Amino acid sequence: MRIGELAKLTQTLVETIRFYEQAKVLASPPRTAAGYRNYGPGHVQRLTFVRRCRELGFSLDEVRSLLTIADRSEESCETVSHIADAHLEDVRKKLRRLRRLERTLVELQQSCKGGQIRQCRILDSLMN
Amino acid sequence: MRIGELAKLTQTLVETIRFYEQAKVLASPPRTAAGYRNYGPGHVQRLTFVRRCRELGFSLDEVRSLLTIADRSEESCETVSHIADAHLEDVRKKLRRLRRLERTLVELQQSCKGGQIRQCRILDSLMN
DNA sequence: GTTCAACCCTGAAGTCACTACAGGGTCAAG
DNA sequence: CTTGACCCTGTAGTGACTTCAGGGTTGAAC
Repeated sequence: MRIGELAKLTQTLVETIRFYEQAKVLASPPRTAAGYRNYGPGHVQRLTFVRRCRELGFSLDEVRSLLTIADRSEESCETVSHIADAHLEDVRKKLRRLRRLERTLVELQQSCKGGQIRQCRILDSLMN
Repeated sequence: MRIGELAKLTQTLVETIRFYEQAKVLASPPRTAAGYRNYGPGHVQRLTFVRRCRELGFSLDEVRSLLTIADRSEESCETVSHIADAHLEDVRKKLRRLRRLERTLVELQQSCKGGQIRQCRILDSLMN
């Protein structure tokens, strides 16, 4: 398949796919006579993996090392698990703060119904 | 206080503080005779706010408008309510995304109990 | 059988939010 | 009066893309 179809299948911009090839997280595919990239199902899998990793907050460097770990499959997955653990902690911290901000914004909205905001709580919720 | 102390208090790099000033999310402080930036407690508060917002994934543009909400808390809600509403929607979108991410990371963790890659489902679950 | 949009190519530049110099000035302690 | 920690400006580098300029290819319609 051509790059446009791969892009559609993986919800990725064509430009991003070319960027990933340059960044060496996606192998260079063979080319057609006209020089068009010609992808197979293996590329879909690999790109999906990269996209999922990115969504989870892994850097391209981490993705590269995850890919090599995956290739040398006799190694322990403790490394992988550890990285995920660090991300989980970070995600939970963000969740706590966001929930607080949501509550504050709702309060702000409700106090708006009176016509004037007596006391802004946004600063408080984020500063203390 | 000087920039180094502000940096320590807010866990921010000195360079980032100067960058924020240039990016207009942090007001230019007065200077000493020698040209050193001279910060007060208000700056600590505001910088903390900016840092928290950034941690939550708000862009500097969004931070700027959040600050406007905070600053105009005495004004009529008509002008402010709309912005607050947009931010609430944004916060909820981020919350949904983060909750999904948390769930996925927990699943990944549980599928790996310190075994070997062959038995580890982390990489599998990212691939398919 | 040409024309046309939709697709593809490369290489370079732009973006965002920092981060890291280079090359210098200031200040308090010893 | 020197030393080292701190501060200044301005510029360049980073990561992960995104956009743009300037072209070539494909295939279907006229």
